[in-house]
Amino acid sequence: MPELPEVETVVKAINKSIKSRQINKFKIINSKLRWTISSYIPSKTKDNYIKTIYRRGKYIIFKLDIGYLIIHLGMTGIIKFINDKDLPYEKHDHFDIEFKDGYILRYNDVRKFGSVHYCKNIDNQFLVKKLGCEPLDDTFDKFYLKRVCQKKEIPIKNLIMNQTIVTGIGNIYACEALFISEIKPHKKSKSLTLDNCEKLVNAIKFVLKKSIRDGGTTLKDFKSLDGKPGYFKQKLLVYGKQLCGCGNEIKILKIGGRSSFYCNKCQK
DNA sequence: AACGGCACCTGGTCGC
DNA sequence: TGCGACCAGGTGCCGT
Repeated sequence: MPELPEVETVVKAINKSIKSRQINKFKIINSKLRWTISSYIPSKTKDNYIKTIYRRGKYIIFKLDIGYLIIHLGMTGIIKFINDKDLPYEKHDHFDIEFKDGYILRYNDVRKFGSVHYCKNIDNQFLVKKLGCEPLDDTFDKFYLKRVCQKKEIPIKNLIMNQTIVTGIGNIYACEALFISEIKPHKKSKSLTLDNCEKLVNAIKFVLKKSIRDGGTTLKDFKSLDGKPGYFKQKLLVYGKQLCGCGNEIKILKIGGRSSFYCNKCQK
């Protein structure tokens, strides 16, 4: 589900909502997620203060007094903000982070593709350490993209969705950015010119920033903490569309098993 | 080393 | 109304 803008929206909302920053307890409700929730998380996190909450790629990271708590929302992960301790659990609730003042962050995940991990050192964390550069950082520029495209036979869409190269871009924003930069999703990475790379980098930054401003994209499951959907969906140009702005029919192509929407006329 | 495809899950929708 | 097929925003891992 959530790509960078949705995760960014959730992180902002958590930062705004949480008043008490001391964890009372971490409660496991259903440990079965992408990785089984470690039974030692409750004892490791108990009474810890949360120093900061930030995003890295599609991961939400809580920096604690000692160590880090790392959450991934998978496809259908939702964080609910609850102020009633006795609110009954719902189907697919997986864990609670309960604070000293009684407020609770409750994680719910229908498809169980999400995860939560605890680690001492974030630089060694097996998932986070593999991540490539942040697309909104200055290090992600046309020269970087050109360099990583070199000699790559894979479609450019696969490349920008590869989290070890650049992190946070998923299927929706890959389609949108390729449309804006007028590049076909299945174009071979190595055939991109420096000019193509510049357009694509700019398009990625543009579409991500724009979506963050609108609170992310809601297709089906995504909601921010307050239950509000994101409004970016209304601004999608190709994803899920049937007709391009130019009047041409939008084509759908399976690339790497994912539906790729593009305009045969506008994208070269 | 690089790449394609599968697996992990649940639920919604569509056609018969 | 029921049932099977197919679809969904992610990604680690396996075989080639």
